[in-house]
Amino acid sequence: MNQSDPTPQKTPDSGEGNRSRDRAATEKRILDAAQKVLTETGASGLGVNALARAAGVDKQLIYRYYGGLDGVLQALGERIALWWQDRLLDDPPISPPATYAALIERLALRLLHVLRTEPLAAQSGLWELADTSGLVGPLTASRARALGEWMARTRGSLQPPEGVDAPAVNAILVSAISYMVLASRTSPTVVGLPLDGEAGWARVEAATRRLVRGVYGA
Amino acid sequence: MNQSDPTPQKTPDSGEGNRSRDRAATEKRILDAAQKVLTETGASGLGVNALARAAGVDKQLIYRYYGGLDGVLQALGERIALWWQDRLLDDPPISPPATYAALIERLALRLLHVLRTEPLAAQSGLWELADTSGLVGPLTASRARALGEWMARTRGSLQPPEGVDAPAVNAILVSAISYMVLASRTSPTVVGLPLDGEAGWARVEAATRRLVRGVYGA
DNA sequence: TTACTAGATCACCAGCCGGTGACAGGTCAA
DNA sequence: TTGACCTGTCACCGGCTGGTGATCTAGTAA
Repeated sequence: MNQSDPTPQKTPDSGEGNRSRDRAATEKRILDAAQKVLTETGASGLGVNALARAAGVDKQLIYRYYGGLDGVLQALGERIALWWQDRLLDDPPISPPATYAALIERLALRLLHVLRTEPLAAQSGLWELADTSGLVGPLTASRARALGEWMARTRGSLQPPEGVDAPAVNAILVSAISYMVLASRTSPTVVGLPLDGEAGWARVEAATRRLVRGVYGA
Repeated sequence: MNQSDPTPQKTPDSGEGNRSRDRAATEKRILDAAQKVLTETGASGLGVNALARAAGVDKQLIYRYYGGLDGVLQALGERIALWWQDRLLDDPPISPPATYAALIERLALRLLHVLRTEPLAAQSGLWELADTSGLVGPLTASRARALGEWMARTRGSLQPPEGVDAPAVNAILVSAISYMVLASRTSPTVVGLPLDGEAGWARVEAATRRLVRGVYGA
């Protein structure tokens, strides 16, 4: 142990009184930085050192406050779960749709809008797909739950037509929308459809409407 | 500085005549290992060292034969592209469908089957989504092209009904199938639909058929 | 003033990473 | 035999990673 340390010049408090000495604020900085790194750099590239650097915080604090990277991810998962509830439930609760078809149409278009405008939403979706290590299981569940609650509160007493497997059909629609938004982030065309401009998305919306009305009736 | 190396005992060729001294075979081992690592460990965790270890090959050979990791990925991309063409084009070329709806139905179900049974296909799809760094652009393009060629060869002179945006509708269907297969690999239920058994997939197939017939006519 | 606590920082470690240069041994043509 | 060439192997480098123990310091209560 010969650390010796030849340069004890301690820069004796040279200005920079940044250390805020506020645990709650520090925890928030860490969480915010994790979110930012995830949405900007992707799942890889999120390590303890990188996170500490991005947050402008000593990495020791990550261990102290969250017990490590896993704890940070878990806390971030809870935050995202809450966020999803807000986004879907705080929808304008007006004008219940007249038909089941209209209900699903609205759900689909709303989901498309949220995914397209909120990078975090799309990113967390991708995160779920890539998973490995099941850290994000609760996150998936919470989004499904939020969608379900939105349905329950908006549908009133509407019922799907007889003989149609509504859960399966709806799952297909939601899946398609999720995939297209994700894919459009890395590729200008998705399955041959140009999705780098508003025109492409308008076509998606129209086609979605058509599909919905095709199965659930006009 | 002080490498000294106290144990120069060179194990003078102690059996182990494994070095195959066959460049083509070594290149194949590297490519196979890259594919395996990608499908099993995911995009992260694929580094030069890990790859060399998995392939049982000195990493120097990766640099020599492929110029680095990028070269390996590029070569792998070409391999996967060829693979896609085989899988889709070598479909039983029999019995042209009678209607456009039947054509799309077949395309969708075939895609679902290929994705479900070939882990590499699903994995490469996910890889495209996660991208970052555009290494896999050509890969995406090649799949889209393979799908297009399959369509062209199978459709004959079938045309979609007037007034339906067929490219958009088809893109939605393909996207949905891709997403569900991907998501089912990490979660037992997708958007509330249980996809951990054959029953769930049967529902997806039935719902797909219904959607197709709903837009393109019975 | 003093003693104490909790927040923040520092110093350091073992280990892995991507990447390079040098070398050993086989193969084949001249 | 000689020498060029090719395949495979090894040692090494700087830099970064995850993780830990010790220390510093602002604020507070006695």
